[in-house]
Amino acid sequence: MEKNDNTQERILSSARKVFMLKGMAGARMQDIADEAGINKAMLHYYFRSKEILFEMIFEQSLAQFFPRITGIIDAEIPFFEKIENFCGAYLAMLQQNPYLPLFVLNEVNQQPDYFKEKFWKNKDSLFLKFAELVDTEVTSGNIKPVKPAHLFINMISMCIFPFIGKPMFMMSSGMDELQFRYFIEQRKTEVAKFIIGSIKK
Amino acid sequence: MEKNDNTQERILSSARKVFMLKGMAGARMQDIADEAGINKAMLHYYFRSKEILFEMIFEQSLAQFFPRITGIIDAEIPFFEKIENFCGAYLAMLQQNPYLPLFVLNEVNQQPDYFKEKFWKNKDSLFLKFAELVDTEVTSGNIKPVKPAHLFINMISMCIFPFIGKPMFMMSSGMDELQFRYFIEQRKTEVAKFIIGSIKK
DNA sequence: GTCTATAACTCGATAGAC
DNA sequence: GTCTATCGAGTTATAGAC
Repeated sequence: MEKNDNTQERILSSARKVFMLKGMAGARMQDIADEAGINKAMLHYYFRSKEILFEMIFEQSLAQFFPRITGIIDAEIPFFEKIENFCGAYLAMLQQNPYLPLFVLNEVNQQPDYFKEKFWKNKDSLFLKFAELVDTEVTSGNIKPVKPAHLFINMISMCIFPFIGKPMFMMSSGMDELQFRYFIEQRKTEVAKFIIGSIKK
Repeated sequence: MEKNDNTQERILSSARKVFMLKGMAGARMQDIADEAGINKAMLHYYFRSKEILFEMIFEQSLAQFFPRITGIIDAEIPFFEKIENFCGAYLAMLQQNPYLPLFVLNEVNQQPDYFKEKFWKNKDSLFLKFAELVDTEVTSGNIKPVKPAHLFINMISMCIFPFIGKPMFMMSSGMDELQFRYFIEQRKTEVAKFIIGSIKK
């Protein structure tokens, strides 16, 4: 119980790194142990099994992946500003966690039922809140008539996909790391601008 | 050499199915054998190793993933129609191969250098052709001034991402398979409409 | 060409000393 | 708490009969 906290934290941090990069199927307990500077036995001492360790990481990744949007949605600001705020904030988070989307979506695709059963309980839907907001704006005549589902997916896609397709896009465009970073920096305003350009009256 | 072609085809077809769903790390030779209705030994008889079999599938998947766009890009039709055609055609292809994007992007992310070395040689860039086209339209004053890289990623994102995020989106929105199918059907025109709405003068 | 049996190896997990 | 050593299950790959 001496170095308990310290080691446990190091394991979680290492596990996070390895699982993010390799996924559940590709990750090796040995990799995690190496990354943490300990041996495999210790992993099992702190977390009984690979699956338990994985679930810890996955759960905390999910929480990050789903933005706490209530603040932005319910704010007393114009609709367009909400879009700007959301895209800016979400892109900034993804910049800090570039492997998050592929990791999460991969695991969800791998076992949708397990995910639904275990992690989807009582989760209030970001989508439904957004759709409600869009419908209000449409009926108020503030924006062009658009289908909320498409607008939602468009926005999410343009934020998330660049990180999923990053290596391939970098090859296609010839960008290096720095240029890509700048590219994302631009998107923090460009994505919202693009959306608003399409739906404003 | 009797059933050669037949069996070989069945193996490739089964391997494709399994690799698409599970990825290289998650796929098992046993699964592929079962799917093909043969035993593991036969897999190694036709394809010496799992890796060789995987590369066959991966290479043919890549060819599908990168649309042969020359026909659309070089066609003698207005720019907006090119966008409409591309989005419609690409979404239709993805509808037939819904697991293709996650599979390909996952494996590329897993080993970018290996991918670049082995599969990226002499590949003419879809992106560069598109960027050239956009620049022409902008300087001709046909569309608003937009950054080609952002426009390109926006278009690709909105086509591909719905398939990557499908299970999660279905949970969020409460859609069933049929509704999702209809949703994609709509996007074949909606995506282009959304883009054009944003860049037309 | 196709099968069964098994070798060779990887990896998660545990036993047991310290 | 931490380590070394090792077990046992699962997986790729091969040997050899038919």
